[in-house]
Amino acid sequence: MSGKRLIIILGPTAVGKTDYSIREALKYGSPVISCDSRQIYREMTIGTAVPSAEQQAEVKHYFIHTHSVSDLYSAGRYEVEANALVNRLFEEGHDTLVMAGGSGFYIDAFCRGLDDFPPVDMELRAELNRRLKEEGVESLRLDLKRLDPESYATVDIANGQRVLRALEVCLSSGRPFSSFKTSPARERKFSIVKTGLIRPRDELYSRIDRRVLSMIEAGLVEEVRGLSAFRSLPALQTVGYKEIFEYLDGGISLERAVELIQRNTRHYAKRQMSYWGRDNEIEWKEMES
RNA sequence: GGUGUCAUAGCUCAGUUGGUAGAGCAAAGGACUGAAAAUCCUUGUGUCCCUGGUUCGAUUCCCGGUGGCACCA
Repeated sequence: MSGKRLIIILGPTAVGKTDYSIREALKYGSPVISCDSRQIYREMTIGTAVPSAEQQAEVKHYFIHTHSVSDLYSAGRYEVEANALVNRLFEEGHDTLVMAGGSGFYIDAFCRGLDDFPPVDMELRAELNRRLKEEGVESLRLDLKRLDPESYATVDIANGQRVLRALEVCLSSGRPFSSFKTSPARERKFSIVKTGLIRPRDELYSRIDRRVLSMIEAGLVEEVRGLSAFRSLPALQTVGYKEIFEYLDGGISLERAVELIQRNTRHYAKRQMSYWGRDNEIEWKEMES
């Protein structure tokens, strides 16, 4: 499959990836392979700014609304599913494919692959989460120090989620988490080009503010209300959903919820830009205003 | 118009018995191997409203001014 090429369009939320990727896809006769950890859930539409029906009619989109929030999706699953799809599309004759999305970790999982960690029992994770909540990180940290000193020295020890992850792998496999982190980057049988879209900060922020208002107009509150049964699932730990749940609980006003969504989306955009900051494979492209 | 009160970081405010100041939020920077829109870490130089006075030294005390607020007319 030499000569095959995959273009990845990435960038912070609200920068304009959807429109740009559709134009690119039309140019190459490619579908758009979405790489978005939230648009993948079919129950989430308004709050995740999923491409419109018109846009999806214009170009076929993959990994939009393909899974349920009650599935436990992950970067590892995305790596497997997206690579299977991409390889199939190349075999069917495509020379250039377009991928687009804002989930940096998913993009990396797709491009380089994750190591083969053993599956983790969900009951074990639940138990560790309970300990994390009741006893604090320190408790898990001590276990990790004992079972896997190397991870203890390298993972962010202040980050409960990371400590828990390392520990759950140790406990369920009987081997140190660090001992799995050895594989070299996976071979991909196609070349990858990364295009990063960027805008001046103030312009990006005002686009975010406006988009949040239009989500409210489009019925975000009703969408979130309909998902209350799933509220505690990882998929619903999402900007735009957390805040509306709080409003529906009566904890904050709708106006305040909107402000918080705008602020938290700005924070998210900043984290995205920070994530890609050191990736020198990305060719950055300033968007026209 | 009179009296009182307040004026300090982008915002809300604390504080300096006179030695040029610090919290929360906002903001900025960063980390990231199956929860990643998650999770975690770091970062505080501002004519202390303006003019003048007292003082070795005023953001702090005093006179005046300006603006906000409250009460009285």
